[in-house]
Amino acid sequence: MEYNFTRIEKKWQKYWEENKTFKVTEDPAFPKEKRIYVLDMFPYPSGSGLHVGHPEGYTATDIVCRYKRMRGFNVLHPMGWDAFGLPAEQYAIQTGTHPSVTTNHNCDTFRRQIKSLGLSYDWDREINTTDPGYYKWTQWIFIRLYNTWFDEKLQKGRHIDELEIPQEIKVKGKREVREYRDKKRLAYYDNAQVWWCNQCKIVCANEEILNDGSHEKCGSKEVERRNLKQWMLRIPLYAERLLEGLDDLTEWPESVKEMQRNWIGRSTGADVDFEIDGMEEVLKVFTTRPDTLFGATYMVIAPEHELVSKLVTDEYKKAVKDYVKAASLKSDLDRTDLAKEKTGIFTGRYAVNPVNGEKIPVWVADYVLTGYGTGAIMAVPAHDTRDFEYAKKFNIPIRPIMDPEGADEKTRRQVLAGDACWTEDGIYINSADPSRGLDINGLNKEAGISKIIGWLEEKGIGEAKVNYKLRDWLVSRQRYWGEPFPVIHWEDGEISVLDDYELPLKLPELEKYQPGESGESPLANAGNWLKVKDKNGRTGRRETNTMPQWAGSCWYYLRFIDPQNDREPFSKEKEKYWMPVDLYIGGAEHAVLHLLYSRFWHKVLYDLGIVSTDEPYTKLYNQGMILAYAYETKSGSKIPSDEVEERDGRFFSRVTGEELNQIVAKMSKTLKNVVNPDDVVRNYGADSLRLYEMFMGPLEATKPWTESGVKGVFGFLSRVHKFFSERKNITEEPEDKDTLKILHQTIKKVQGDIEGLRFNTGIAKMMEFTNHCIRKGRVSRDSAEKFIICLSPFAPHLAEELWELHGHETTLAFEPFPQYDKQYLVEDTYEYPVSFNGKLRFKLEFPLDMPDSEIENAVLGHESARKWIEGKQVKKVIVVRGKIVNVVVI
RNA sequence: GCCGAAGUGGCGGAACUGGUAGACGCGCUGGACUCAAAAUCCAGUGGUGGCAACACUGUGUGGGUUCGAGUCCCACCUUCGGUACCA
Repeated sequence: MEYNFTRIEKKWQKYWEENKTFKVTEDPAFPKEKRIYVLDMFPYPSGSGLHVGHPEGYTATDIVCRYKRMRGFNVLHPMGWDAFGLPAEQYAIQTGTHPSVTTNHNCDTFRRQIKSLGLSYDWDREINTTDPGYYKWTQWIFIRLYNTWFDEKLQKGRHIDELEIPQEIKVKGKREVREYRDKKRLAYYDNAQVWWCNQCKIVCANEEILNDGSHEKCGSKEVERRNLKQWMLRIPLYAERLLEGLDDLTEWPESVKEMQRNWIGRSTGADVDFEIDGMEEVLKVFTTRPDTLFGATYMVIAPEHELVSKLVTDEYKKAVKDYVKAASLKSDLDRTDLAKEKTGIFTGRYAVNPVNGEKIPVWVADYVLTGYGTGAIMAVPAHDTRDFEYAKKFNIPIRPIMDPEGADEKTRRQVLAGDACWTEDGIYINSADPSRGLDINGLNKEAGISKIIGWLEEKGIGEAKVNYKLRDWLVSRQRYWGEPFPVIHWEDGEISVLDDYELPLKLPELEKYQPGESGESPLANAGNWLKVKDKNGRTGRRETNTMPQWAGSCWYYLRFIDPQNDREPFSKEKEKYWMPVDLYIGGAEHAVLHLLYSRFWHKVLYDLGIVSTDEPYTKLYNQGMILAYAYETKSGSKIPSDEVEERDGRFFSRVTGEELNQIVAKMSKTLKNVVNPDDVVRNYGADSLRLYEMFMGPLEATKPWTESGVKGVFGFLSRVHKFFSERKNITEEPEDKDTLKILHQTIKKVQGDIEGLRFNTGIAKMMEFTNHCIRKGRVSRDSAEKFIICLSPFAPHLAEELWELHGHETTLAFEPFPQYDKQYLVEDTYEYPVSFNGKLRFKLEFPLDMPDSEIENAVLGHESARKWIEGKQVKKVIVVRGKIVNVVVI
């Protein structure tokens, strides 16, 4: 019988859909440990349709889900669309088509394509972030963020009504109370230095600006800094919780956790106040090395620091002003490009070193950043590489205050002479001022730091401080196609959020989607939508910014739990039933941002009692990227694949005849190496596509697509179909011992590999089993059916078809997964590899229960051994039961 | 520079806590079927030497630990991903 995969796949997809095979309910009959929530990172439905990279993760989770169902689990496995985003809006600007039209069209394409892969989603739970029924709750969560403050003592978010207002604020009046609260809210509206992309006419988050100074989304380098009123979230308040939480995420990849730790960037040190000589001002710095205060020989403040203009003396005014101006025009790219050569300028002013009263010059330099710490540093060139470089360049004194420990003599001499920088531990020298009661000479770093901090705190000029790299999160965008903020700006300057009953605040229909030149969102053109009036006649204007794409994806896993609920984002009972997500699979590119933002929102919701778990995702796994072969000339220029010709395993340009190198690259339109899943499904079937993606290599690895690889697994499935569908191959007689052995090995392997997400080796084992059966030409009905069940999570259509051919009338989706039986796996004998001095020479078969000493005698007495022992002395014989025999001869 | 991941046949990749390196698949070679091709099936396939049995060699490089190292330790090289003066 022909393997008509198209007919088979259509038939079973229809069956699953009509019977709602994979619809799931919160059935109380399943105890908590028999429920599993398996989630894919939902896609952005782009206009170009599904990419072969998408089905990789989707197939992996699908296999786990199908397997778990057969293990008696209640499985939540949903899919949806992260559908807000720029492309639909840009298309609207060009053509006037409403973004929702484009979006729906793209979703339809994605849905059709995903359905053609036979993934066992519960489609009744499909969600779409652009659906007002969905974004109503995104707005609802924003209101919660706005109404939450972070209690540092309890390390917990609490409702703003629970914020105690200090008496001295209360007496000042309503306005001051409001301001006090606004300063505490997790969401706030304020001026922010933001990146502005001139091409997109949009504010971008810091992280959307790439290293080369271009905007991630559009590639344009026309980005600049602007000061604009924006919505921000105080995520740094949760830094400690987000950091500590990582330790409990034992089923997350260490690499992802490490990246998040670095991103959060916790560092401990102290804030220290420096008085400015001849002024009332105090310059506060953050340092991780307060112990090196005696080595501070100058200070640096960032060009954007508010004290710059106050500090600078008349003599230096012009030069400093010019420098600050120049720095402001530099993009971060320029600043880092010039990293090798630091720039800066003296302000004419001196600060007083609190540990010894010494006057040290204050400089302005752009290697100090405004956004980190206090935007000012004390510079200790002898013990900080950046300061060292700078001091060298500007001839600032370098004063060593630490005798290097563990350094070689040469380095030590250089350090002590101020010719080298030492950042490691050592013993303090020159670090005492008896008149101030401070002496750390002779101590090492750890002791020095704590002693100095103690001294600073006692004197009231400094305190221990923890700093994070993590910054406030900018959450507004000047776009139409995003969630509108449920916010009103009143004429008197008050800001208020909508009441829950007013949600969703729907996007208004617009005539044009062009952003305003001034940087205003297209919503500024929304006419009546903008205008509001309260019951006292006060007028207000709606917020015209919208939320970024992160917003919808920050909490979608919660909506899947109860997607049609219109009274609440999800029911508490259902949330308790399913959460947390047991397995979350997606691309590594979301290692930091999406996962960090999402964890942040989740923790806030947890603090407010809205969700029952502290963390959203128990196990995280990153799938690797699927790449494709591409070709380049010897000089490195890329050649589109359709201009390449293969001859004898070498590659040539059809145009120039030049020999080309085969490389592995991302699929791209310009390289013409994009593989379309639709084509693969049409030519080989969804089961082949699924199986190939899993067989290519480890799930987390980056690997190149090859057509011949698909053909390989297609051949396997064809052989499976042919062999197991032919009645003459299936016997009713008892199974042979050797077949039972490989069958049970296969069951064991497949089971273990699904649980460990190592699909490639499980598939290899199933191939071995099939090859074995074909070679034998017969297999028992029982073995065949067990094998079909093993195969079914991977190639569900074919498995269902074979299951039916074997006389079953219902889906195999809930058939119990076979148990492997140890008795078929244990061996009586083992073929021992016998090696001499570690080199394998021959093999001998012995019973597994044969004692070591007998094996030893048998080996040494064997005629094959004679050759290797002759003329030598047997020093030792190592027998590892069931593994190896090694004879040591000299 | 720093952080992370990884280097195994012609290619994708196997190898459990140190115990037969190269499972499985692709490709290639030979054979069967065919007028022929495709498809399919059978056999072989790390390299070198040999008619062969077999021997030598072989997991990025150089050392080390061990009876035994792809696996552990030290140093280095290369590739990929992330990040950018974080005080």
